[in-house]
Amino acid sequence: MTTQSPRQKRHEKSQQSILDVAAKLIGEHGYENLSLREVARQADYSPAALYEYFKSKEDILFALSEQIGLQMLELMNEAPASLPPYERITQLGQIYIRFAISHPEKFQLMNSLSSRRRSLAEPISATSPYNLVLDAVKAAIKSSDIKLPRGAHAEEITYSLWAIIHGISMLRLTYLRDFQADFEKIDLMALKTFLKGLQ
Amino acid sequence: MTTQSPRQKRHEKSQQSILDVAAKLIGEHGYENLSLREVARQADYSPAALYEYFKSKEDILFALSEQIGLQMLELMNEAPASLPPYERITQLGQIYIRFAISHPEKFQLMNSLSSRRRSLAEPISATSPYNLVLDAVKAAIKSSDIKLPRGAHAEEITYSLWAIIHGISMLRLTYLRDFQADFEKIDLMALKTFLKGLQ
DNA sequence: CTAGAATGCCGAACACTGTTCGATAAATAA
DNA sequence: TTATTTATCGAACAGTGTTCGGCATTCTAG
Repeated sequence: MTTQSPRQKRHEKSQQSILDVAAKLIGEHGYENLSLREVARQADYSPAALYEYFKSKEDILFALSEQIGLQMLELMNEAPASLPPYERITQLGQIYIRFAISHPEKFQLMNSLSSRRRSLAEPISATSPYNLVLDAVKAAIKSSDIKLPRGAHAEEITYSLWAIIHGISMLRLTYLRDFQADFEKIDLMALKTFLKGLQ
Repeated sequence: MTTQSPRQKRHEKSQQSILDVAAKLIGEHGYENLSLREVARQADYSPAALYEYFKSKEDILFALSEQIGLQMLELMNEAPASLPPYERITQLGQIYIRFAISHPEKFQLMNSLSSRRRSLAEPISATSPYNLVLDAVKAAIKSSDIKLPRGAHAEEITYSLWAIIHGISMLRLTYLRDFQADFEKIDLMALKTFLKGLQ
């Protein structure tokens, strides 16, 4: 645990207050229309002052998307670990999708950035939404809820599951934004169908 | 067939030449960094002149994304209709994914716009990539390659399939951009596993 | 407690951006 | 030929992200 001087504390507080304003504005106008000058205005700074806390606009968006990732993780962690692996997997998926639907701007921001960052730096933190699913898949394999196709490992299954979950979220945010249908049901069916294919 | 005056013809040619430059620039710098002024420069127009052909930057992007959709459709139409429905579905998926991988900028543009347009206007053209899959699914149902879960119709299956295909494309473009793996194989497995769940 | 350094913050400027307006030249229509 | 539509541009507007120089404030060493 790194102890912090009062100065560092203030610094982080200012940082966070800037991020909060940015998050609010993104929720209102989408992340593509975020204006640093507007952030500065509402956070009571001059535009230049922001650069004391973030080295660029991209940097602000990155910081924000990191926090969003954490929110997502918290939500997914609420899925009881006690569930049978099979159920747990579908639950994780549904939580992910629900988050995407109810916070579309956040979700889109998160995804439009993971494109660039990941490549260079960190190898996806060990406690990430993705790894949560991976663990559930491993458990399902161990308990024989899932039978691996030949040549496949837990990683490939997780990748596929992730694609479905992610794909559904995207679809519902874009092409199907104002379609009327019982998506909760359909999405569940999609997940279950895939899992059924693994038996 | 609407006949066109020489004027209209010239007009459309100019339009297309502008789109071509825009497409080229997008391929080089991504669609988020497209500058109208740069387009104008390379297309030998003043910035203002572009507004004779498109009413806004968004409009240019829309026009472009429409053309990209057509390219995609052409590619997918090359999948022989004679294939058994089951095979045909996986082929369509693979073509879609391959297109996404080999033209990431185009693919991303196409998707970031379908978010807004569709909702208000056209009910997804009858000859669209999506409908190609829908037809293949219907054929698969008729030939009993696919058995519908109770309560499900061809639409729901197609929606799920589309989510997988779309999700895989997205994943590979973002999170997994420089991972090394035999994705062609894994993707095929994902599709087949889902289809297997429908038997 | 004081001198020097680091930090916080701002105004002004730079080099862009998309878009509109008014004017001018060219092509078409009457 | 005249009138009208189309093509084109230069200049300007309002906005953007970012950098720089300078002034206060706050911390840190001596």
